[in-house]
Amino acid sequence: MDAICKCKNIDKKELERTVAEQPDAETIERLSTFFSVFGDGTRLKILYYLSRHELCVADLASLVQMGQSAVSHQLRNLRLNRLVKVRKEGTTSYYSLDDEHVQSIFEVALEHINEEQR
Amino acid sequence: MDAICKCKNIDKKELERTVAEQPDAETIERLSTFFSVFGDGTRLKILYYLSRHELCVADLASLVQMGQSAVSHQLRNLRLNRLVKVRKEGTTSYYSLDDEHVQSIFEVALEHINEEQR
DNA sequence: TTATTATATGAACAGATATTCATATAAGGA
DNA sequence: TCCTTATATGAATATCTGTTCATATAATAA
Repeated sequence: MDAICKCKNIDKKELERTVAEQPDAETIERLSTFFSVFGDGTRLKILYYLSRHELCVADLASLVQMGQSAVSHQLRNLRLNRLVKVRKEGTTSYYSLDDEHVQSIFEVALEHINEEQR
Repeated sequence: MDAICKCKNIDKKELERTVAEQPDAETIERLSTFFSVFGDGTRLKILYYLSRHELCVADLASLVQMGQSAVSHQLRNLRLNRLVKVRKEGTTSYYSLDDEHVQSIFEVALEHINEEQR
């Protein structure tokens, strides 16, 4: 890379280190996918409820006030992204959180938006 | 609310408390918007570079390998969401992070995706 | 078996989003 | 003044995403 840094007020050595240490493409891809999962109100609500109780699909649908199909699709999304897990009992599926980081993520984000009104 | 909890294996009192304490619509809205900002590779890269240096638009464009216009649009997005701030000097705009939480957010998310390959 | 209940999923559709292109603005130099 | 450079932004476009609808699956009850 050569076209870097036309604005010369930063240390070239340091910038090179920054480029060398940049997260690789796969990491960026996974990070953006991960955050996208939290970037939807319906999924956030689902995650909130699941952070409190293990719940079946019908109850989640009633809690977030969405159709069963919509919730089912979103649970699939959350499952594929390893944020929730299922336990089947007869015909009903019980979902719960599958990640210890969800809580931390919520907390930092809440901190951020609460400090926003300065 | 009444249609709640057809699956009766959870404590009704506790569920009512969960509903009572649920984040309000505005909080959900702000949270999902906040996370959406992180849900894009280009913006993640920009945030990474800005976490290391204050940089002008042209340099950012060269670093993330995108057109000036695309980067400018994304910086606008980040600015409106209060994650970056600008400092103007003549015709050039220097951008830097405007949020102490960005680093924490990155860290928790990286922890998550790194533990993913079990 | 037939009916019912709980959930999952493909297809269609609408709305959102990222990038590009063209152009505008605005500062500084010739 | 005119030209160049750095950035910003509106419009157009292509892609992605969330919800709905219809239907499939699978367990259980009658």
